[in-house]
Amino acid sequence: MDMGINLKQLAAELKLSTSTVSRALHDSHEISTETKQRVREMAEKLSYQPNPYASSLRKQKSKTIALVIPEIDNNFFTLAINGIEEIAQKKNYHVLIYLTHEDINKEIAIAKHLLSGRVDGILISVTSQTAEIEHLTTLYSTGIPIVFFDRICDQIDTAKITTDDYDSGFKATHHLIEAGCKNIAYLQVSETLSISKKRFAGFKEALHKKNIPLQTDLVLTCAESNESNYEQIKNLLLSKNRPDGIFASVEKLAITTYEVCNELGIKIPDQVKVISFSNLATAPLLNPSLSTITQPAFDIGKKAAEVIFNIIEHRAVEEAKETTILKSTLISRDSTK
Amino acid sequence: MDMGINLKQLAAELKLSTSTVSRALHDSHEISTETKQRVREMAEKLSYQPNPYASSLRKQKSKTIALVIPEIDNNFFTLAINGIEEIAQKKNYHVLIYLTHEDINKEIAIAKHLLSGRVDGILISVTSQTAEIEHLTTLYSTGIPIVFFDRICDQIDTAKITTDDYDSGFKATHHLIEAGCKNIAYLQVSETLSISKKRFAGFKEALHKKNIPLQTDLVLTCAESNESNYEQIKNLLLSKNRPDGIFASVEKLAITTYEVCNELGIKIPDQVKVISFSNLATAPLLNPSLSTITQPAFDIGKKAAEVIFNIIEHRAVEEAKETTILKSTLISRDSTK
DNA sequence: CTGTTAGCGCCTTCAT
DNA sequence: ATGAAGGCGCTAACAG
Repeated sequence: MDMGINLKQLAAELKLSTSTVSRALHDSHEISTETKQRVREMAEKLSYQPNPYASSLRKQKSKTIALVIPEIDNNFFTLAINGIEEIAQKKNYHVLIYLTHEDINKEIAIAKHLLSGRVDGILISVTSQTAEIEHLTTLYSTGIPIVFFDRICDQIDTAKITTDDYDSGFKATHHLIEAGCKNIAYLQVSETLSISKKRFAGFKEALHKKNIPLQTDLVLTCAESNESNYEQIKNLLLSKNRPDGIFASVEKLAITTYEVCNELGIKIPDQVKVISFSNLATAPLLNPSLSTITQPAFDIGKKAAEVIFNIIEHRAVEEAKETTILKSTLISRDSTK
Repeated sequence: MDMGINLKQLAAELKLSTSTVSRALHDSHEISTETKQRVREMAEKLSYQPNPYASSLRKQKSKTIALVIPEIDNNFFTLAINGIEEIAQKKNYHVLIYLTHEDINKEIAIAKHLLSGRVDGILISVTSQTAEIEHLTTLYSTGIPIVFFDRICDQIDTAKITTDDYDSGFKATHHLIEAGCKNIAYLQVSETLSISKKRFAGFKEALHKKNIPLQTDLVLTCAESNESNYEQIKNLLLSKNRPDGIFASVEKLAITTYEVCNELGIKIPDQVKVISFSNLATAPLLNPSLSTITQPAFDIGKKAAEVIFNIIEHRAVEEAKETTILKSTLISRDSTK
C-alpha cells in the first residue's frame, strides 16, 4: 500500500516544513501565493497524493459512506446506485458497497462493523427479513448519520426517502379492477417490510372502495428460494380459485409469475392480467401485456445521497428527520394492445 | 466519526497494556488463554471496534479494494459485482465502487486518486473510450495489484479475466449464417475496446469461412448518445442494403435495435434475425425471437476477486500474469419458435 | 507471558 | 508567513 511520496519528503524537496506544505495544499490564507504555487507545482510533479488513512485518523472523518442494500440484481437498486454515485462523485466522497443478500444476519454483521467509524454516514435499504432492529438502533445511537431509502425502518427517527408505496399499491390495484379483474392475487416477499405493508394497504383500500372482498387464499408471501416461489405461484394458478388478476409487488415475483404462465400456457393478459413493480431499463423488451409501476429509482438514490451529505456536512439532523416521498409512474401496456 | 471506545480505554478497563489487549484480540500465541478470554469478553461487552484507519495507517494495508466499472445499469456488471462481493465478504475485504460512465476523464481522475494508496488492489473494466492508457501504466508501475476483467488492457502485463470473445463472436455469427442470413450487420460501441476487437475478429472469421464478404457499410460504431445510436440503427434498417441479420455486440445496442424494429414494424426474426451479447436475468421476459450470447458474468466477478486477493495476500504476481478465459453460452431462441 | 516505546502520515495548535 | 511539536489509534520491535 502507498508506494508514493509523503508530506515529509515533499516538504524536504521544497525545503519547507510539513506544516507549511500541508497548509499550502489546503489553500490556507496564511500562506503566500508564491509558496502555494511552488508547492502545488512540486506536488503535481511528484504526483503527491496525501495518505487518506493518516488524514482520516487525524481528522476523524473519512469522506466515505456505506451503501447497504439487499441485492444488486434488481433494477431498482442498480438505478439508485447510479444516482448515489453521481452525487458522491460530485461531493468527492467514496462509496463502500455492502450486499446483505436479504440475510438479516449479514445485515447485523455489517451494522456491527460500521460501529468502527469506517464511514461518515450510511445509506441503507433493509432486508425483507428485518423485523428486529436492535442492530440499527444501536448503530443510530452512536450518532452516525443514517438515511433509509426505499425499504425504510419506521421506528428510527431519521431521514427516509421512499416511493409513494401506499398510493402505488392503490393505483396498481385500481388498474386491475378497471381492467375487469374480480379475483386479484397479491404476491409479496415479506409481511414486515415497510414497502410491503404500504403497498398491501393500498391494495386493500382499492378493493374496499369497490366492495371487492379480500381473499386471503390469494395473498402469497414468497420469502424462500426462487424455486419454492415458483411452486407457490404455480399452485396458485392451478388452484380452483384461480385469480384473474395478479399484483406482483416486487420485480422478482413478476418475472417468476411470467415464467409460470409460460410453462402452464396461460396467456397474459387474456387469461390473467398482471401488474408489477419493476424498474427494468429494458421495458421495451418486456412482454407488452404486462403493466408496470415504475419507481423513480435514480432520483431516490440522488435524494438519499444529497440528504446524507447534508447531514454529515451541516449537521442538518433535525430538518432531515422527515420522510421524502417520490411519486411512482404507472405504465399501462394492456391498452396498447 | 468513531464515537466508540478505543484500545487504550479498553486496556485501562482491563488493567492491561494496550499491546497485550491488541495481541489478545489478534489471537496471538504469546497470550494466555484466560487473558484472551477476559479481553474478548470485555471487548464484546463494550462493543469495542478497532479504528480501521489507525490500523491501516500502521499496517500499510487497508483490506479494501477498488472496483472501477464503466456503467452499472448493465447486467454483466451487476452480476460481476455480485460475484466480487461474495468473495470480498468471505475474505473480509471492503469494496469501494467507482463508476466511470464510459468517460475516459473520469477514469483518469480515479486512477490518479488511487495512487494515494487507499486500496490494496484494483479490479477494473475500462471505458469504451480508453485508448491512451498512461494513467493505467502509471498506476500499475507503483506496484499496486491490478486485475482487468471483461474489458481488458492487453498492453499491461497483469492478470486478466475475460469471456472467450473471439469464439463468442464466431459462434454468434455462425448462428446467424446457419439461420440463413447473408447480409449481416455488426453493431459495436467502440473500435478500440478489447472485447469489441475480439468479437469483431470472430465475426469476420465466421464470414470468411463461409465466403461471405464483409460489408463495411453494415458495420456501425455507436459511441454517442442513445438517441444518436437509435438514429444510426434506424438509418441502417431503412437503407437500401438492409441487413437480414444483426449482430449486436453489446446489450444496450440490442435493446435499441429492438426499439427501432418496434417503431418500424420490422418483425424479428421474420424480417431480420438478431443475436446479442446480453446477461439479462430476465431472459424469459425477452422477446423469444432474440438469440443471445450470455457471459459467465458472476463467475468472472468471482474469479477476478479471487485472483486479486491471491496477488495481494500471497504476492502471487508472476503466476497471475495470465489471462483467464471463461466460456460464454449461446442461447438460441429462434429454434424454440 | 506482559509492558514500554516508537512510529505510520497527517493536521493543527502554539510559538516565532 | 513559516516552523516545531504533539497526537489521532493502532501495531510491532524490543525488553524483561
